[in-house]
Amino acid sequence: MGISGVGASGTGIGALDKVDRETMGARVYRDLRNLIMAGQVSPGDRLTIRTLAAALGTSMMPVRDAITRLAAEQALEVLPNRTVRVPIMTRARFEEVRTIRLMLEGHAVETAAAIVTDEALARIGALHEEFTAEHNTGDPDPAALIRINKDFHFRIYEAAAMPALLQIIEGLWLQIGPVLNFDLRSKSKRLSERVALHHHGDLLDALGRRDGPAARAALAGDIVSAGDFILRCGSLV
Amino acid sequence: MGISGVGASGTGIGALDKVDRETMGARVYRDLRNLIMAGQVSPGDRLTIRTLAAALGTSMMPVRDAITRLAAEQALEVLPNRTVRVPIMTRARFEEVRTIRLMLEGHAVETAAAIVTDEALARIGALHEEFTAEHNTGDPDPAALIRINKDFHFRIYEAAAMPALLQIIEGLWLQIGPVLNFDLRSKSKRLSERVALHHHGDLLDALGRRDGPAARAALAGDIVSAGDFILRCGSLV
DNA sequence: AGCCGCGATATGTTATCACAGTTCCAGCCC
DNA sequence: GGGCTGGAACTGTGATAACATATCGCGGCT
Repeated sequence: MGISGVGASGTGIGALDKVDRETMGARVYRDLRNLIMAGQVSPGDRLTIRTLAAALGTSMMPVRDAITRLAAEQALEVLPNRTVRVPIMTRARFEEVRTIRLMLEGHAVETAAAIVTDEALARIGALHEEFTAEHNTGDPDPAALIRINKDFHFRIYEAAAMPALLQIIEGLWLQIGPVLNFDLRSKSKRLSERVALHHHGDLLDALGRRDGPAARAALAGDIVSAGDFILRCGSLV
Repeated sequence: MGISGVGASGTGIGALDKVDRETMGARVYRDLRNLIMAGQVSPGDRLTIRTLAAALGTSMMPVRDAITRLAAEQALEVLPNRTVRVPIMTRARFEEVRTIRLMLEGHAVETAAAIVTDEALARIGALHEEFTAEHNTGDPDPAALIRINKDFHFRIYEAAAMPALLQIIEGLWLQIGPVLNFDLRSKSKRLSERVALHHHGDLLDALGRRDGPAARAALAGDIVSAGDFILRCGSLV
C-alpha cells in the first residue's frame, strides 16, 4: 500500500485512510437491511436478483451475497422455487419471537443496569429526550421515531457488554422489522407511542437507580404493549 | 413439468420426484457445517475459497455462498483482510454463550416438558440408551458420542414447538462446536461423560414427569458441568 | 548485516455468460 | 367458451475470467 493516490480530504497523512474500504456486497447488504428494518418492504414482497442489481447499479454478484446473508439471518425467506421474499409473519411466530425477546432483552437490560456508566446513561437519556421531542411535534415522522426508538433500545443493550447476545437481538429485530413498521406507519399510533414513552421513562429511571429487576419490568411492559398493539391490528395471518 | 427424464429408481410415476433437489451451494454448506460442528477444524484455521472448491470438486461460487452463510451465522469469521477463519473462542465469549444457552435452552426444555408427547419421549429415551451403550463400550467413538448427544438435546428442543428458538439454539451450538469437540477429542473425557450421563438421566426423568423446573435444572447442570470442563482445559484464550 | 522497496504469488471481489427449472400467456383443440 | 399445450420470458445457479488488494520473499542499498 503506497502513499500514492491521495483520496481523502484534509491535510496530514493520518487523514487519508479508509478510502472505500467497503465491498459492494456489504453496501448492498446494508441498503437492503435498512430497507427491511425501516419496513419499506412489505411481508410477502418478492425480490429478484436482477431487478435489485439494476436498481442499485451493480451486477448480480453483490446482490447475491447480500441476499444469501439476509436469508441466513432469517431476514429474507427462500421459497422452494428458489425465489426470495420478505417473510410473512404469522401470529404464532410473532408471539414466539416476543417470548424470546422478553428473555434476551430482559437479561440485557438487567445486566446493563448493573454496569452501565454515567456517560452511557447520559447518551441514552438524550435519545429519550429526542424521542419525546419528536413525538411532541405536530406531525411526528414515523421513520425518525422508529430510528430513535431502535437507537434507544440498542444503546442500553450495548451497555450490557454482551456482544453475542447483542447480535442475536439484532437478528430478532430484523425479523420483526417489517411488520413493526408496516403497522405503525398506517394505523393510528398515538396511543401506542404514549405508552412507549411511559415505559421508556420507567426504564431510564430504573437504569439510573441501577435497579435491574425494575428495568426488566419496564422493558417487558414496553415489549408486551407494543406487541399487543401489533396483534390487535389483525394484519398477522 | 414434463415426465421426460426418468431419473429415479423404482417403478411408478410418483417415485421419481425430488431428484437432486439440492443445490451445490447447499451441499457445500452442509459439508462445511458438519465439519465445524464435529470439530474437525480447529479455531484459528484459515479457509480459502479456491482450496475448498478444488477439494470439493466444484467452482468457487458454491463455496462462496456457503462461506457467506456460515459467516452470517457466526460459524465463521471474516478478518479485515477479507480472509475467513474458524473463530477463536475467548473465555469471555464462551461464558457469554453459556449464559445465553442457559436461558434459551432452559426455556426450551421447560416448554417441552409441558407439551411433550409420549412418542417423542420414547425417541428421546432411545437416544439416551444409545448414548449410554456407546459410552459403555471399551473405546467410545468421540464423533458418535457428539452426534448422539446433539440429537438427544435437539429432539427435546424440537418438542417445545418453537421453531425460531430452535434456530437460534442451533446457531449457538454451531458457534461452540469447534472448541467443544476440540477439547473432548484430546483430553481425558471419562469424567465429563459420566456426569453428562447423569444429567441426561435426570433430564429424561423430569420430562417423563412433565416437571418443567426439574428439567431446566437438569439441563443447567449438564451445560454448566460441560462448560466448566472446557474452561478447565485452559485452551481458551 | 539490516532495512527498504519492488515484484511475484495468492486470494477475495466483481462481472459476464451459459444453463436449467419455473412461470405465464397466447393459441389451439375439443 | 373452456381447458390444455406449447413456447417465450424470467429467474436462480454454476462456471470462468478479469481485476484489486494483501501477503510474502527476494534483491539491492545503506
